[in-house]
Amino acid sequence: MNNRTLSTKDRLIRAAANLFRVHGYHGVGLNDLLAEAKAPKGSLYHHFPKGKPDLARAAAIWASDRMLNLIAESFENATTFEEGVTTLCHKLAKLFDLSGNWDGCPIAAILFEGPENEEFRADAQRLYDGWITEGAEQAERLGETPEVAREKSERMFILIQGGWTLARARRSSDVLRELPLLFEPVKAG
Amino acid sequence: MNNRTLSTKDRLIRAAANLFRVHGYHGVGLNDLLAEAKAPKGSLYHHFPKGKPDLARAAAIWASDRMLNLIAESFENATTFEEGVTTLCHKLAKLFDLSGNWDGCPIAAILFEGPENEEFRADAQRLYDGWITEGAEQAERLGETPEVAREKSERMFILIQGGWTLARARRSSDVLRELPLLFEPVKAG
DNA sequence: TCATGACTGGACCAATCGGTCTATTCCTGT
DNA sequence: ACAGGAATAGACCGATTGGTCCAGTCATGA
Repeated sequence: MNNRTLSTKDRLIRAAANLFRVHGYHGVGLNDLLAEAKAPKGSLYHHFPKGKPDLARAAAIWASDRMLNLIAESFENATTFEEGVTTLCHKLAKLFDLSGNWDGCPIAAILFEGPENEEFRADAQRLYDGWITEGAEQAERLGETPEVAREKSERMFILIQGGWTLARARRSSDVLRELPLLFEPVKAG
Repeated sequence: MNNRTLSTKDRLIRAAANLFRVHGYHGVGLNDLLAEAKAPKGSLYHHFPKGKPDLARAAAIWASDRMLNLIAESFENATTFEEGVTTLCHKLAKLFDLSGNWDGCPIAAILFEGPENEEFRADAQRLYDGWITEGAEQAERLGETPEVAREKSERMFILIQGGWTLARARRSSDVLRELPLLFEPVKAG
């Protein structure tokens, strides 16, 4: 999984992102982490002097960047915002299936269950805002007004977060795939 | 906070539900737990022979039951499903504000970041399904067909889950209060 | 009044936690 | 060739973890 040509630092970040996402911040010990990254303890504290919290923040940023790329990719060939959302949800569903049906939002797993740290929460807010801003920019590019663009992007964010939760509980990516339907109002009887 | 007339078992469950909700399953040690519940270790293993996992499952069920009550209360005097959703979201926002602006979904905090245990995930699925079923029953009572009722209830669930996540990151209950707007389609221009 | 089981209280345990420290190896510029 | 910093390797540490165990206390029914 982890390319062996990757630098130790990158291997640590990837291992952290993957393990934290599944078990949560406190659910992963340094031993698991170092074993997964095939790195000794000295390297961890060389690259991340403040230790586990430092690494966790780096992992959260890395995971967030991947999500930003996924959003951009999904909207690349879209002609409407709704089309982009549909593509994004299908991509998320595919990733969900690939990884053993357990993944929720990586940011939430890393930053919310982390230490009492206010910095962690602020990071989560900043990273989430990045997702919403990226979505809003895509919406504007596709012709929406700034207000509607932001509204639609925030709606997309909330649906994906909620969908991740339900998908995880059910161990089924179906919820994610059907998320785009929720952009439409409920049809009567 | 914990009424001292409560039985030791109930104090343990409440303490567990409260602490796990904020810090996640692995983020709470037995020491914190027992201090909060004002109970000795012997009592814990008397009431919950299998220890921490046992207690966590009991706490999740307790928290889930509170949510079921909250849903029922919210729909009690509603004349439409949308009205009930609005009341529920406002109640959740109020609770969110009361408790220090950090609470997400208690079930997710307890069961998702818990041990690798398949039972935990199955519990989460069962409890979440209870919420959705309760919402669907309320919708049917208010005149919706079974299919639409379930659809609307599942939409409500997803929105609340997503809203909790964003509210937590922003430390603001506003998201929760504005959730009912997302039942409507995005207004153009 | 005493016997019995439910419950409490806390000492104690091995294992693991996150983190420190120093010795060594590797890489790069000169 | 060699100097020197970057990076690796892992022994080691005190604190804390979840869990065990048993002596003591309590309530209740006979």
